[in-house]
Amino acid sequence: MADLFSSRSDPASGGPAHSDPAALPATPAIHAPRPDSYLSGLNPAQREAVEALDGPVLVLAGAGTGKTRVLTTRLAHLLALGKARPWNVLAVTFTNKAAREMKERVARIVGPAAEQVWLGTFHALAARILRRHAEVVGLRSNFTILDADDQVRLLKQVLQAENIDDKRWPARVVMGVIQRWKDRGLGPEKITVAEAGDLAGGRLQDVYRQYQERLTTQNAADFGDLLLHNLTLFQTRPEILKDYQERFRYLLVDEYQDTNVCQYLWLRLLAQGHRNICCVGDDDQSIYGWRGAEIGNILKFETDFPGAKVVRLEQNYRSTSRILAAASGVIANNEGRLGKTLWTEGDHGDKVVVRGVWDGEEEARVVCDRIEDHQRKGVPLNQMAVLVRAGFQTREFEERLITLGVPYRVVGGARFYERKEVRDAVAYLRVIHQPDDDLAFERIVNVPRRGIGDTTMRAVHGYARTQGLSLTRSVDELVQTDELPAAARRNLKALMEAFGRWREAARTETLPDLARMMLDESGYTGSLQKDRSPEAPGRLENLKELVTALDEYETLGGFLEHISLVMENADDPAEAKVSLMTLHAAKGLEFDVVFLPGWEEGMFPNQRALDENGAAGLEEERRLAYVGLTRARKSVEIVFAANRRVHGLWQSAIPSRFVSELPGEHVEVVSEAGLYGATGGSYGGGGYGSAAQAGRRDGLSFGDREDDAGSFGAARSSRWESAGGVAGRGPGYLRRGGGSIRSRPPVIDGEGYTVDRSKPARHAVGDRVFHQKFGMGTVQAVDGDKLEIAFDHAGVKKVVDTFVSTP
DNA sequence: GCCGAGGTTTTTTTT
DNA sequence: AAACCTCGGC
Repeated sequence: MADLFSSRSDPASGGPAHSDPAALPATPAIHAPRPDSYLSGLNPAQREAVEALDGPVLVLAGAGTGKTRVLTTRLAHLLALGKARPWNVLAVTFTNKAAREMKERVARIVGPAAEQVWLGTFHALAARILRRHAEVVGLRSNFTILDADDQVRLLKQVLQAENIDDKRWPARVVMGVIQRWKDRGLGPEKITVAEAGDLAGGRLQDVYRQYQERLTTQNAADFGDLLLHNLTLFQTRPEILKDYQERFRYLLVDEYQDTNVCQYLWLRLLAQGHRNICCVGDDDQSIYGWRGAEIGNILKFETDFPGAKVVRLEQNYRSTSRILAAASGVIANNEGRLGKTLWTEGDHGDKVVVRGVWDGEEEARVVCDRIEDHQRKGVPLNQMAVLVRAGFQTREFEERLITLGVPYRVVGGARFYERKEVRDAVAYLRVIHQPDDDLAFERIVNVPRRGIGDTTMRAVHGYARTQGLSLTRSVDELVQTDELPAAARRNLKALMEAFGRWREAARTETLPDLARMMLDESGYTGSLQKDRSPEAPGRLENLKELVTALDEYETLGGFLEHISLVMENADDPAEAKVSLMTLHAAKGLEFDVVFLPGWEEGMFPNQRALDENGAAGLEEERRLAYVGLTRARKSVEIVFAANRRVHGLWQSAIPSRFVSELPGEHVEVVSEAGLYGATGGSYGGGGYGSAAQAGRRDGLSFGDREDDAGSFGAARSSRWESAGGVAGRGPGYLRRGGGSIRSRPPVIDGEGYTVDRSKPARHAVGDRVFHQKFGMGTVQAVDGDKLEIAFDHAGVKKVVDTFVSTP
């Protein structure tokens, strides 16, 4: 078997200081602080979670209850008591950030010994194990880890070869299917007919198998493979498994609610040795079902690990009691929870603000104004965040913040390593490091242009296929023959020789020197210098940055491992900037002030989540709302817009059902002065329901949300307010009192609408009119003050006459 | 083999 | 509205 104790000679173990502690001759020093020095600040539940070291433990940690503190203290406690050596502890997180934070905090208690703990993300740890035993699953230890883009490109090739209609079965969709199989721990051989069923005529199992074969030929693994190959490794080589089982005397798992089946199986195998596994999580924050996370893992923990001790952390140290009440009110609508009751000794704080606005632009304007208000009152910008459902929503906020000159950061946005020029450079490095990396080779074989076009590559592909070789190897052989035209042959030969030189340099030069040499000799730098396009200088800058970044790594393998597993933005969180990010990206973070825009049906809850996953999808969306609300320490503002442009078309929307789930007594509904008249306090007691009825009574049904942008916009007319329209969606619309009375769910049809026929119509059928938002149009029908207008570029809309003018 | 015009699709969330 | 892709002409 592979030697577990020889990672220092493992060619793949490069990178920043991760030598195997077991190989060290001496025990690293553990400061052994007295337990009361770090236990004293814990509350009883936290302390219980820290001190229950042996046997299975589930810590149900509500948002803001000191979860990270418990995890790190527990780990430190294990080491301080000498229950385990650092390398006998496996601590798993989901994000690199969480891993880093835990490592830092443990180090603060026990010193440098923290470095020796097996601490990292599932994927990083699985990769570390897999590199030591790669040959067991048919890989070599320098295998490449493919990113999402590479995966899809490779799969596309398989689908093309199989002649599968890429319109009906786009590579991205098929990739999703395969990934979900992998998430469940299913290799191609385990896909049953029932499973693959009618997917692409039952051919997906074959596609999956071929995809895996190509990965192996390329000496590559995708994200899912890291875990899946681990399972294969453990199942086929019990003695290797046994070694790890004995090694890991204590397991610590963060965010357990987000584990998928494959990760669960991995954990279970490893935990079978000493049976000391502690999982920390919050079922109410399970938001990754769409990528295979199995909330059932946390729900059935006690069955999986009999005799498990369950500790609940319910005292919240983060948010005001009103914020907690709001979050609890929303999440209480979910079924199948383990159930926790968050409480705080802190203040009530301000009510949660719910604000209705006209459209996305106003939403951005109002939120950014509020950001400036808070800033004037002394809240630092880095204590404010705008949390959105989907990435594209940040755009309008960015534009507005730029206009105002307010510094911001988009967390998880376009990442450095995803830029084209950086990916190109990385592809060169990948080919240098791992010649069989076909995807990387293909990417750069003709970048910059060197006269190796499709025709040539088709020939190379053909050869590679028939000989079962990688592209590089095929080229190596082909240039020795007369198969290719002289020019192509010459060009390929030159490229191969260059790679030979660079591989040599990789052994002898520093990484930055290697990169500089490679970028120069390949002509990449030259082509950018010649490039007169406006982006070119920035690209050269990015490449410089890449060269600088390389300085941090000892080996090429270490660097490549880093960029495939640790892709993240290097941005100083202490800088005074407002954060814009998705709700998913916000998990685990906290801010004084949180804005939650886009709370409209369809947007949030996201329509696709509802369509694809029904009730379960809705519950996950609701958990997302819970996550969003609980990020805030002091202040939350929820915003919904009546109209929004989607794919360039205007669409109207109604407030999210989650708005109606907020407990009324902790919520304040506000609107801009004069816009909805809400400031006048004329909340109709009838609330939403009666407004809808009023609309129907008038015989109007502006129900088609797809193209009816006018409905809520009519709120600007004063008549609307008195009819209890949007303003009526104030507290009356919200749940009252203790929450026993539930308001009606928002209806899609029969938007609340009133028509004023008391005034003479200002427009006639056939009039040409102008509308601020929709431009020019022709009046098709007139009903009191409501017009139906066929706009030249925005389709047919119903709008209120005060919104249009005669040009 | 290169480039532009025109058409199509996009936007859910990510290790 | 913008990014992406495909196809046809050079």
